[in-house]
Amino acid sequence: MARPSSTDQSKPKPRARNARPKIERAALKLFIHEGIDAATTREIAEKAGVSEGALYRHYKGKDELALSLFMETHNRLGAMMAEALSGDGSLEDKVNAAVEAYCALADEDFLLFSFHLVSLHRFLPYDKRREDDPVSITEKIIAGLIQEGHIPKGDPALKAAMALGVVMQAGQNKIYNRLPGPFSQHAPAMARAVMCVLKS
Amino acid sequence: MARPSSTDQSKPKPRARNARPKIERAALKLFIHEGIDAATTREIAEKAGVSEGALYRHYKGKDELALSLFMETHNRLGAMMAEALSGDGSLEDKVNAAVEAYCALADEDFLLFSFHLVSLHRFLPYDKRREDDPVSITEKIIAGLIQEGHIPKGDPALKAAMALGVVMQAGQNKIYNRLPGPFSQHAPAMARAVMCVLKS
DNA sequence: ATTTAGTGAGCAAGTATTCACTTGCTAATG
DNA sequence: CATTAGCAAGTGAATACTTGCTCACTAAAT
Repeated sequence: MARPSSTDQSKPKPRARNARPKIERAALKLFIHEGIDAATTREIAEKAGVSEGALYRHYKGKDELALSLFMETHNRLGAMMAEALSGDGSLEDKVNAAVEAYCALADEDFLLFSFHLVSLHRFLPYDKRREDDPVSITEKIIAGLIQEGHIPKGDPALKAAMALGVVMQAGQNKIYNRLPGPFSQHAPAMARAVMCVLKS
Repeated sequence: MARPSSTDQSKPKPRARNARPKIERAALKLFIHEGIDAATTREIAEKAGVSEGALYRHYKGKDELALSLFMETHNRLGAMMAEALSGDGSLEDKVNAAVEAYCALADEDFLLFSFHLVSLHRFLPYDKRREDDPVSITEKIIAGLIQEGHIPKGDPALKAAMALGVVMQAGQNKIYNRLPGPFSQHAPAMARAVMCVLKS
């Protein structure tokens, strides 16, 4: 095999370094815009400027890479929500805190955030047994609020869906470039809308 | 090649008939639950009780099949929205009509509806140039309402996203079996919530 | 010197699509 | 009424191509 030596005039094939973050960023972009299945390991490696095999030094395979990227956001999100909604503030304070936390997550790493939102329906089944997934948490809180008479009666599952829909669809439209600027700038308006939905 | 002849005693396998609708229903189920890319033509044919080649008598290929199924709902939806929102009724009447139309579509053929909602982000790019896609329509109407002073000021793109989010996320949760019964039964509550969001 | 990380040709397992052939229906013909 | 030609629809083995992943090897770091 032709190998570069000190006397070899041919290009000395530079070897990539720090492949892992490069792979992750490239994979995120392709996963978001082409879909996880359509993005090939070859494309990912090429876009990352890294060989295909490098991917397997850090992940068991493409699926584990995708799941890991999803879970990175999903776990942080769960923790942030639990914190925002705990304590004994008013309902309005909690909603404000939760919406702001979600927006902060988006602005901090928009690729990671976008991938999480876009691939929710693929990975949520992995989360079905847990009691701390965002939808179930929201449902429970709303059921409690109804029982205590803080908000009008109605199907808690429906209210949870509608409240989450306000924020999640706004996120989707941010991904589609329909909302310029940082996502956080819309947090107050979204929190107001969520409150309205809950009280409707 | 062993082929059945007039003297062949082996059972002459019955040939499928009306393959097209069978293919479409099987494809919808697989597309929704496995994803378009993950669903193979072999699976579709098998689940439809039809040979693989039959698919190509009716569609150029898998992608055209998926696009056609999406567009079937998408075009009807565009027409229904245009009708519901035209005329000179009150804002509340229009919102009610639009939400009810969407629910009716869902209840009429839930598989077709689910596929549309689940694969929106894949096919919407095909619709970007058009002026009559649901999001753009909604944005324009909201912009008009703000100018005429019917609803408070605010980013029309954000309001459109939030209003659509209320209904679309409820639809998603219906797909996940979190909302029992016909979707239409939630139309009044959703219309109320949308009104609140617009006026927030 | 040993461990860790990167390389890329090659492979096994699939995939969408094609195509020569078959089947049953419809309608025109003698 | 038979006969038959024309045709749309169904079949499934063969094809050409991709894909995720492996592995023997190499470069750098410790």
